[in-house]
Amino acid sequence: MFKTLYVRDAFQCEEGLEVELIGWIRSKRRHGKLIFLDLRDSTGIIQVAVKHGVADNESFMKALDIGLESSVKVKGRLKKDPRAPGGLELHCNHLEIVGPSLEDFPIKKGVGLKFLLDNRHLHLRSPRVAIIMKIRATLMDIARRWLRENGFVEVNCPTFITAAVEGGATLFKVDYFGKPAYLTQSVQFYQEAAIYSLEKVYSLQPSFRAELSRTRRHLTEFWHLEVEMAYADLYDIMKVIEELVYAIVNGLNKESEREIRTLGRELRPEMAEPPYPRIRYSEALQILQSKGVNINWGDDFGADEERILSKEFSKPFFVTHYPKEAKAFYHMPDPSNPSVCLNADLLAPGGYGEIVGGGQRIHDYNLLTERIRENNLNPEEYRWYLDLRKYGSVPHSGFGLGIERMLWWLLHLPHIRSACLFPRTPARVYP
RNA sequence: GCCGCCGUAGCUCAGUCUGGUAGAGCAGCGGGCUGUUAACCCGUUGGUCGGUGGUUCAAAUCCACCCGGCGGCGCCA
Repeated sequence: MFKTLYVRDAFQCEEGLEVELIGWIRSKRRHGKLIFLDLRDSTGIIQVAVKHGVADNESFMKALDIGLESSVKVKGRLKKDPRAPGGLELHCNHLEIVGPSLEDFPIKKGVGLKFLLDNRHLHLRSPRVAIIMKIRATLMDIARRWLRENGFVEVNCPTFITAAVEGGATLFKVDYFGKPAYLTQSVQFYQEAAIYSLEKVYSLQPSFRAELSRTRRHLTEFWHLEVEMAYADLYDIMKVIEELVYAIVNGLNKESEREIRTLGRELRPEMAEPPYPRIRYSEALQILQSKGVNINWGDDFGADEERILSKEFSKPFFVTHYPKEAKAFYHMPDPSNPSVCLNADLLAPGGYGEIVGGGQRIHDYNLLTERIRENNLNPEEYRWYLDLRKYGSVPHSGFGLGIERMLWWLLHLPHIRSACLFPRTPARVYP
């Protein structure tokens, strides 16, 4: 049963070679005494021609009746034929059913979006989903490699937490042996603890947001790449962000070129080559006002504003120095202008919006306490977080990058859902 | 949470404005076909029109409420 030959390998074989392939029947076309089967496996699709007289009679009868998505083992000779997709087909002389389809496969031509999502467990057999998942795996692998090569240590942080990372964001509440607990929406605070041991850390794990955000760029559960770095200021961390993003784009272009091309996309690494344009919030405001947008100092940028701004750039770009009221309490105020903070959001060009959010954190105990109070939060609930500033506190910075957002942008996916095997949105927690 | 759209056969939809006993394509099932490309040809089964209530001689159609979904906003990655 051990599988040694994959569909992709078959296309490299010499014509006339007798081979055995195992896979699933993606489609079937019957022409009386000739049956075409499209055999799919994890590497590709090959057409199998089952001809009466070439295949043994029992195999032919099985092929006649076989249901779509049945698993089969087929033996036969490889034959070049310009009429076959890919120019090669298998002339079957024997067919065995490994696992039949007990009912009609529900996913047929013409099914709609809702039906596909309700049947995601079956839909993910489609080659397009498989390709996106391969690219996703490669993206994560490239990011891990780059971080490791640059001295970052991967840490794994808890999913159950007791308090919010940011005051306003919505947390999923869970019952923790009768006590309230929440699902993490960011591991930032835990990483801030870890830098006092490991200095440069990162994690790659899910974050949860209980926001009723019905847009094509939101999930309730998403994979979050977060980085935290001791002795790093805003400019140090922006350098890390742009080099990491470039490493991902450049790496995917090399390692996933075939998959990306199959999706009809092309990555041009020079479009993500550092340095990225850096504009301050105040400059962004001027750009928007010059375009006739009615926006005043202190207002946060909405989706419309981000879209307008992103049209001004062909590369990802940073927006920095937001008014402190627009950002969470832990952001470091700019010493030369304390009304703004040392934060950096990375926005993708083309209206794809925020991919990375981060900046420098407050490392002074008294200042952090003050900012917590100013945000009407209770310092007692942030006791361990404040504790970090009591013992050898150092300047530090970090950021979070959304894996699915990155894929959405780079692959121009219609919806961020397409970047997940089983997407979780406000309306969907099944299958 | 706010705004808009949608819900009719297994699937994709028409029919709703202008009320009058439910339609198409695909899938399925039966038959045919040795070069298809999610094949094609002939025949055929299949419906609690999202739910509840109301108006009416009569409701898929008009009204109210509810449920579910999609998209956008806010929020964010």
